[in-house]
Amino acid sequence: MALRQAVLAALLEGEASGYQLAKRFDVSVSNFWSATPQQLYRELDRLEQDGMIEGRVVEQQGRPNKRVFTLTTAGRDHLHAFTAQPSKPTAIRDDLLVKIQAFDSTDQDAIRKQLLIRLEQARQKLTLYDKLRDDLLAGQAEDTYLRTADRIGPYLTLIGGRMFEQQNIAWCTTVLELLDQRA
Amino acid sequence: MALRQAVLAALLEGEASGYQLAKRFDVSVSNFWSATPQQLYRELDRLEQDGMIEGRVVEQQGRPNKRVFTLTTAGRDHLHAFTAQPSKPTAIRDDLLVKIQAFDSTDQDAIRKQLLIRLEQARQKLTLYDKLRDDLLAGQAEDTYLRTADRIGPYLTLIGGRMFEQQNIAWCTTVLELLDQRA
DNA sequence: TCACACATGTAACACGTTACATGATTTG
DNA sequence: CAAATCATGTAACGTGTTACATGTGTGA
Repeated sequence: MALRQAVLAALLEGEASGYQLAKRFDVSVSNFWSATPQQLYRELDRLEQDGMIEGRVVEQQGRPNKRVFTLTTAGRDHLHAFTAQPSKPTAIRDDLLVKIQAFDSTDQDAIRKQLLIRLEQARQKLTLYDKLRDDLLAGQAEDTYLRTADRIGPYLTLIGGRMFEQQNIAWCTTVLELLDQRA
Repeated sequence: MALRQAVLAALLEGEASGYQLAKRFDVSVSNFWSATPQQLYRELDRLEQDGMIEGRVVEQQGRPNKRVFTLTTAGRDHLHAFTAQPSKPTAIRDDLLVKIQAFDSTDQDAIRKQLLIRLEQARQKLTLYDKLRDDLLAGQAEDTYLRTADRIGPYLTLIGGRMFEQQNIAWCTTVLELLDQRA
């Protein structure tokens, strides 16, 4: 049950509607917690019922109204308490790795293609993260940023995402080379 | 729905009981697909009903009998078809990263401790994977192994696991350093 | 005019987690 | 003598996924 806390943590960035949260999850939170829009809408309803967030309706012209949510004190307290608890090990679930485990019983060309796709996706994510990092730093050196920034949490997870994608690129490249050696 | 295929892929290593599969998932499969014993027992029942695996009871003395499962042709066919499908992006779910996203609203010493624990766990996993790799290679050079081995899938995912843990170690170390700079 | 972005939601189902239950044997 | 290992299972609950539904505004 950390979807709850991931939502609270995402709201530390500022108030958001379900739709906006879904985007936020898509671009940055998904490095460490993946969730679909439907999960978010459901969780937002529960969090509101439990008094961890507060929603207010923002009326818009031409667009559907939106419900925008803000953390309450109870929400912040809950998040604080959560972060002091011991962490569970990372749960990874990766389709492609299952296929590669079964590599020798597969259509090996199909696997190679999927590796190339994964490699390209990782490169694109890395480019995105580099851009986000530049935006966060806003021209400052890293150590200046770390000493002066209001919040460094999002920077630290971003660095994690970058390293993860770099590792992904390295792994895809290595496997493609090893497959060439095999053939 | 790739638990199903992860189980089939794990059975490529040879027949296993639910209990043995759980161990197999624990030591190696968990790099790319995590599952609890209860999930495995349930999935094995379904796979048997669907004719993808076949179970036979092995009687033992002093221990409870066990049901050992083997892939059927239908199971192999299903796995083969699955591997040709496009893959979904990796789903990561990591408690600790949620906490680090919220870092600035946390008990920061507690986070530091959790980072140290995670670092130690990653080091231990890396040691384990290095050992497993040595066992697989059995003294051969990598390129010899790749050309002559029956199955290279498990080797490729093992390499993935090793790289993942190396990256984990690097990330934990980096974050701990950045936190020192902040303080 | 077709697709995409905005914005939310329901319903059904599949999957994952946790707690509990049982009971013999081996290892420290 | 206690704890861990072997071995399986039920039940309840919580989370995650998929499909569908609705309707306006904007840009190619």
